[in-house]
Amino acid sequence: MLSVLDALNGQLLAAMERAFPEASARARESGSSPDPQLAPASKPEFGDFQANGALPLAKPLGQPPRQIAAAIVEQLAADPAFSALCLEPQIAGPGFINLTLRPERLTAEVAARLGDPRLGVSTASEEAGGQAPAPVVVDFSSPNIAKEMHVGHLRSTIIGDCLARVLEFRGHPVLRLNHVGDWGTQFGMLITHLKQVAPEALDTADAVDLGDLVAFYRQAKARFDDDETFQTTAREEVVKLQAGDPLSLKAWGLLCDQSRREFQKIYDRLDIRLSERGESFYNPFLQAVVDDLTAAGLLVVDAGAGCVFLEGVSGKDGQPLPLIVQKSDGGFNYATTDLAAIRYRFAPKPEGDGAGRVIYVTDAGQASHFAGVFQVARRAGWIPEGASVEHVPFGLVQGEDGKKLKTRAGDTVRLKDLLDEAVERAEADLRRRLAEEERQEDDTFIEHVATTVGLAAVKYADLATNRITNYQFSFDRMLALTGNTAPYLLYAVVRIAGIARRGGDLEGAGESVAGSAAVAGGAAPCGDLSFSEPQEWALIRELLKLDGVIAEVETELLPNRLCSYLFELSQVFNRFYDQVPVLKADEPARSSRLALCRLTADTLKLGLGLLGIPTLERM
RNA sequence: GGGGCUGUAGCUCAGCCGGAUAGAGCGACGGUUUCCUAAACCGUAGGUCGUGGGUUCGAGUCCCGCCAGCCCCGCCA
Repeated sequence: MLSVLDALNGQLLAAMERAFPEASARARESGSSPDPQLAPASKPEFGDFQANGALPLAKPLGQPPRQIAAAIVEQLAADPAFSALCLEPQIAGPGFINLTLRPERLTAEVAARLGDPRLGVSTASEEAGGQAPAPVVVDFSSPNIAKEMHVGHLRSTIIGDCLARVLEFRGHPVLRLNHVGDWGTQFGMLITHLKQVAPEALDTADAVDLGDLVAFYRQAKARFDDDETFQTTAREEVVKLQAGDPLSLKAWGLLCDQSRREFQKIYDRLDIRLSERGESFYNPFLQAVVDDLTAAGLLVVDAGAGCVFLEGVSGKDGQPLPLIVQKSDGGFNYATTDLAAIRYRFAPKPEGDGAGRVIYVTDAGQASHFAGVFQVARRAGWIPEGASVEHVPFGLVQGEDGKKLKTRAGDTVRLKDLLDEAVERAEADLRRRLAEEERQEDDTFIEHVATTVGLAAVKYADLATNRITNYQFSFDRMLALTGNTAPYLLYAVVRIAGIARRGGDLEGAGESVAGSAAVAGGAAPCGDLSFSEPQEWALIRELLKLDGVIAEVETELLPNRLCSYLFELSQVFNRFYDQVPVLKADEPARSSRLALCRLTADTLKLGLGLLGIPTLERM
């Protein structure tokens, strides 16, 4: 209902201008404009919207706020466009103006959505007047080569995918980049170690399996930490690799291939599409980063290392903190790579990605690192005017004890194991339920439902809390059939599918009216759609919020807003389902209610789809 | 020492640009099934929004101090 909101805002603004022309003129002179403070109503009994703009005017105008509200309302009432949208405004409390949309207006909005595959959500190019929007880079997941994906990659992968889906749906060209760790010191360590203990892994594909590789990596890391000779050799190995030594490159390629195939299994399972573009991709551009920074006069050599000193960030002794872009041994580090990536992503095509927005979905612990990198990139002039670069931080995954999630043995939890357990628990729960209800289902059905529910639960639980806070992981809570969980939402969709199976023609419902409503411009009564029950209106009002919610997620990058919306929609639908008969109702209520069912199912499917969650017909 | 994030009901969490009596879910307690899947619905109880100041018509929300927890702070990513 963003278009309605927009129209109302304009009408309110005009009404305020007419009611208080002098004050408005004064406000305009001082650079500001009067603000109607239009917002969705905080409670259903206040109507659809509330305008709080009268209150702040009380002091400058020297009038009681209710009197100001009354003057605005009087002007509103004189506006025929407003009267076509809303019932008579109500003044409440200290001076709030409560607005309620005309029921026929809501019905028309419903009819319009029934005929619209996008359910009323516009695209970015429509809003930009047909101009193609610049690409958005979403940098997420980013596991390390030669390691397995673990719980630390869970949130970035799920949140990043969801944000990418929302941006894509809104019509942005999205580059989903997997910035895998495939280039740093770690490779020097691993290759050096493998040369000594398992040289076959360096020239034969799959000579050792990934689990062993992970063990080798751990050993290499341990040696690196307390053996100076090994450390030196490993550093030399990195230099060789980065210089393009054929043997090192071959070994590196084999290791990457092997890891890549393992990552892909997880991504396939979670239905996540990613373009791999690891750190190594930026290797050819690292020197240019340092050169650019030198040319810009930003680079300072301090204790042998190439640094850019950060503005507004001081460490101990109040000295500015450096961002090191070239190590004293001449090598580059992750800050260099991150800078090269920013430089490349914002650079115009074909030398770069030509991005207008770059977002990094990484844990909150990297906030200061990114703040530093962004600052340097900005000072170096790599971020064009009007473009934005954003860190999208998220908190730790904690166990139910409130500490960082670990296995019982104290190890990092592998992502594969975590997903397996979710599906196993979902399956056990489903089998128990089927036995209790004496239902017979074949194994294909059970496996499909368990997989869908289990993975949906993991995704939804992660997305449903505000990402900035730490997130307490609990199989029991996420798989619960009640409350704000994936199973609850999936069940709402299943209920609607049930109505269709029992003879409700969802596809046809509302189709005939959709066309006529569009022709009538939505102002006239809409064909056969007819609503009377409060549960119907509540559902309609909820359904019409979709476009606003998606717009909000697009700017705020907070998937939990979408989750809350879908949960509330499910609740309102369940109330409707419980209290209002559909199939047994007489016409025209029956068709109208079927149309609401269809729109609810479409909305839930679309919303869950944007979360990366597929729906079920039966469960 | 410096910086960041967090602190809201017994538990897990929402709370949008500062707006009306601070909201959900779980758990607890009580109710609903000849009717579209009860994986549901209805109701009751439960709060010093960490704490002390400030800003103003109005503060969980903005500013300052303090307390607690977590994280980051020169050549790992």
